[in-house]
Amino acid sequence: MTRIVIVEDKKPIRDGLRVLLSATDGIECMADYGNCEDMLSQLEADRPDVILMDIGLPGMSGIAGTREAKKILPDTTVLVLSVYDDDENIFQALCMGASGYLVKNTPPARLIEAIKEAHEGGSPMSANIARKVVNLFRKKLAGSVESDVHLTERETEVLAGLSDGHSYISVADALFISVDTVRYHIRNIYQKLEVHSQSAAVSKAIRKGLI
Amino acid sequence: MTRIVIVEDKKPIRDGLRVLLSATDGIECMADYGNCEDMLSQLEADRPDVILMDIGLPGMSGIAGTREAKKILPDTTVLVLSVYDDDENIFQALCMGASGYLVKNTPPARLIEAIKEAHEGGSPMSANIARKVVNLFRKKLAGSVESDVHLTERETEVLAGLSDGHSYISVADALFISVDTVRYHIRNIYQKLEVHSQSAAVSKAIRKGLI
DNA sequence: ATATCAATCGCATGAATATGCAGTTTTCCA
DNA sequence: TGGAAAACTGCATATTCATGCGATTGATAT
Repeated sequence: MTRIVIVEDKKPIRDGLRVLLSATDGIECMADYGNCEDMLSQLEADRPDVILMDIGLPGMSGIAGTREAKKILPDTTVLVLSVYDDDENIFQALCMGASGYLVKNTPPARLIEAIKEAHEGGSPMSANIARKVVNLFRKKLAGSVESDVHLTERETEVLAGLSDGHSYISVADALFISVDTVRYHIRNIYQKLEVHSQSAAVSKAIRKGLI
Repeated sequence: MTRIVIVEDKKPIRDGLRVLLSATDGIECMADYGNCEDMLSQLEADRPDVILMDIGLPGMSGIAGTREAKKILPDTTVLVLSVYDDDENIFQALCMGASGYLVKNTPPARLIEAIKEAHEGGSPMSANIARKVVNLFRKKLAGSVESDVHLTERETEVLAGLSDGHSYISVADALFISVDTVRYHIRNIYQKLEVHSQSAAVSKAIRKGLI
């Protein structure tokens, strides 16, 4: 049995969802809410397995609502059901803890399937949403791979130290080497990354996924 | 009609897939290969819409094969079909251009559905793969949101300049302000980010998604 | 209307960095 | 066993940074 709650401001839609889902075997609809604030206040009483969450809501958005809900019940699964399918909303919702994302014209059968899938550890997404997630993934994390440059272990340690705010001296102390050796590594790092300053090195290295 | 090719080293599996997919309406199986090299050499002749790609292959891996295939035919869609479901393989495959990822015990009906979905612009993923992708997404990109600290526009410009390797003087020139004003902004940036060096500031800012 | 914030500019100085040149040791593979 | 790669050390110095203190201006908010 999957316990769910619904957060959706438009009453006809909310009622429709409630009727549909209440009538479904294996799903128990604990409650439905028109906004996040009400849902959050009852969250610990409802203890849903899955929260069916709209994005465009009066007051707190579904994005923020997702974040807050995960704070209160980290084990609950948020499944976004939204008309918005732009990168920014998808990105934000997933980063805030949503585990699935469906567009609103999802057929009832698929919705039911998705709720069960979400509860069982999947991440149901509408086809075009999934593609967008994959593309976002690639776009944001590109360069993390195939970076033609490779830093040695020591170089990585040194650079990581700098990016943590350490000076040459404190890096040297931490690695039990002399300051001149730190300098030596830095030179090599600069050559490899083709830069001439710490900031540029740190920036490039992070963007390439080297540190 | 969806044109596909199969890349899978184990012949029984490859033959099984070929038989299954050849018999499916709407799918035309152009060829099947035991390794990426052969597939790549025939890619322009086959012109598949979807490449069904194994990961663990003799010679070039499916990951590298995906990258090469996308170089030759950028519009082709790669659908990974692998026994591996670890973060690293998923991550690499998606970054190299795969648009879908299924585990090998996927039932035939789902596989067929996935091929069509992939061809139509979706990104079919097995349930647990999808969840892993979402979690990876969050893990790698977390902090890009909710960063309690906010840099002003000017501060962002200054910090971006530094991360690009510019000195105070060149940043000042670029922004038509004096070096002392650059210093002023840097101070404020350091305070907000609670750091005392460029490297730490750049590092924190990037990880928080501020620049 | 006054307070707050962002942005601008200036000066000063000890501390840290970038980079040139010149070596030795360790490790690991062919 | 010889040779490349990585790691290590040293010294010198012009340049750049980090941060102390002080001041003015415009805009926005209360």
